[in-house]
Amino acid sequence: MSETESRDFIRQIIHDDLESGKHEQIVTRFPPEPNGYLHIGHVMSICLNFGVTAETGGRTYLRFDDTNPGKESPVYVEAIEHDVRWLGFDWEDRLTHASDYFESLYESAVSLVAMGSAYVDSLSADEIREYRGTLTEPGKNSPHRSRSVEENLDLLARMRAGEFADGEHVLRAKIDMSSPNMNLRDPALYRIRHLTHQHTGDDWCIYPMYDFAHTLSDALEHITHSLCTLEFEDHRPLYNWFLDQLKPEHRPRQIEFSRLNLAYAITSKRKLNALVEEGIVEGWNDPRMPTIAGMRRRGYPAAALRHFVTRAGVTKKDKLIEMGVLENCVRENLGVTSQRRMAVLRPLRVVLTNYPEDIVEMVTAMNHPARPELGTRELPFSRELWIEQDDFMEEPPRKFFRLKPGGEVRLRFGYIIRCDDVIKNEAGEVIELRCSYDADTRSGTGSSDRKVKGTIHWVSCAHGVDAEVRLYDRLFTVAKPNTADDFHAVLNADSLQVVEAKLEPSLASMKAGETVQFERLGYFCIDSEEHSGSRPVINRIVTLRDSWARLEQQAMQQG
RNA sequence: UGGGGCGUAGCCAAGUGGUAAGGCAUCGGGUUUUGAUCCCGUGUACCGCAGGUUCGAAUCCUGCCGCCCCAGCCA
Repeated sequence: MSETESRDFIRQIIHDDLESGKHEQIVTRFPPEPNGYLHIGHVMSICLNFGVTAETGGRTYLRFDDTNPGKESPVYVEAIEHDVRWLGFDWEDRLTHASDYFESLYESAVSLVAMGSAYVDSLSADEIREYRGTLTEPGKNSPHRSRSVEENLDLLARMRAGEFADGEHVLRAKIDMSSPNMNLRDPALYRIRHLTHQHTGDDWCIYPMYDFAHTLSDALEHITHSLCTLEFEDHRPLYNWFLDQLKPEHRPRQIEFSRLNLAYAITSKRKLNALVEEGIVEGWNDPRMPTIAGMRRRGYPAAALRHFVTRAGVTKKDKLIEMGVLENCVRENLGVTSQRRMAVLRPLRVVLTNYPEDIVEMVTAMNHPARPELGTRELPFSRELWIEQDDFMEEPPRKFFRLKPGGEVRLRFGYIIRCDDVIKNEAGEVIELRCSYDADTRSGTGSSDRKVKGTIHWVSCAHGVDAEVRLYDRLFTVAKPNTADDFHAVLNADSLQVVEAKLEPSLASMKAGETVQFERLGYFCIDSEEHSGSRPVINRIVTLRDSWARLEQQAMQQG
């Protein structure tokens, strides 16, 4: 089966549930906590949850899991909504919050207490930890575990009423302190937090814990398949315990899949935050960040991200996906959608000694070699041109078919030129090339069908537009930066290079967010934050595949 | 030394007892005024290891090994 036809194990389950009539319609949810920005790992979950319902005519909720007011903020709520929408998904009227259900959740807690399945504990956090035991030793019961239902009901009501300070009491499920599954050792259900909540304000001073709130929210929304990552597999017995105890009419099934890890990147919210706080990157939307906001600003198309997670697949196996897979998805998408332009990143002046000084010719350039319907544009060609420094070598290795002393090369859409002289500065650096052009070789004229091996790009000096171009590279030097003792030690010092580039004049009118291919260099997009008409700022999204660079690298490695 | 999960080519991943799909990468070759794109070709994967069942096992059984997760009043 090809990647588009394959049915992963979750889609298989869903397919079976539909076919057997267990469910008529699939309902899922994407439940982020609004305590940070979404990253590439979330893209996977978003595409899965919204994808399976889009494919089967189901519904998906965007639900904010906002049960911890100390860490959450409306700025994240807004950013998350923007990111999900940008990725191409629509929750229609199904935008909810776990906090929308606080009253109902509280009633469930009261029920649990009433049936003797939960109790108010007055041990301190430290004591609770001690009583919990360890991975190999069972825990022991809290002395408060045997409180009467009446006392528990009274205490819980007073917790809600605000009679106690933070940490004084906690509501716990009464399950099994000796369970080998730590999640079942009387997990906390509610804690006291005298804090203003980003969505419910000061309505509450007790807040439900994740397991309790999440399970019941799923049930209340009639979620059929609650899809989450592998680390929650141990929580499933607790998830089911809540459902058993409270016997909801709608019983969601939790299914776990493995996270998507990207090589050379980090997806820990804490570490991502550190990168921002320490000024290592410029913000959550720094184009080097693996956040959705960062990738969007970098110029990665949403469709490429969706394609990427499809390629990665849905399984339970730990995966570390190569950066190249993501980059290829981006190239594939941009390759067909982006118009071609010319720009020189590291300019080297070329003077065509036999070209008239006062003439400017207009040459015609295709906007896309495979899509003639995208038309052409006219480029000014004159006596002095910028070419890429890399496109000239004084002492080239074999198979270098760009410019070299005495050698010929074609200027894209222009003429064939020959390098006659190399001008250097006092330091011995090449600062200018004196070349001659062959007037019979103008592109498209057909007056000469001479062939030369190389074609290079160029920009007319008199017409070029100055721009700041930002060249990005991976943020880390190792494939698994998350396993480093200190991620600072594996930061890539060269993750950002800024160059002063020369652009063909047509680029001057581009608007923020627009994407083009600079021929022979890569895909670039106009920065959405810092670009201005008078000062173009451009991001390199990804380079073109470069088999010459690969050869050079191999040659280097072989000495 | 407790519990839960996972182990198919460099990276992903199909496969659910009948003799190993596909994608990406790699390496060849062709086309090409982007060393891009496109096109063609290219991999002996001892299916983690060792036993066993079977005419036949990646698929079933047993034992072992390796990796990941769990001891928040975080999610």
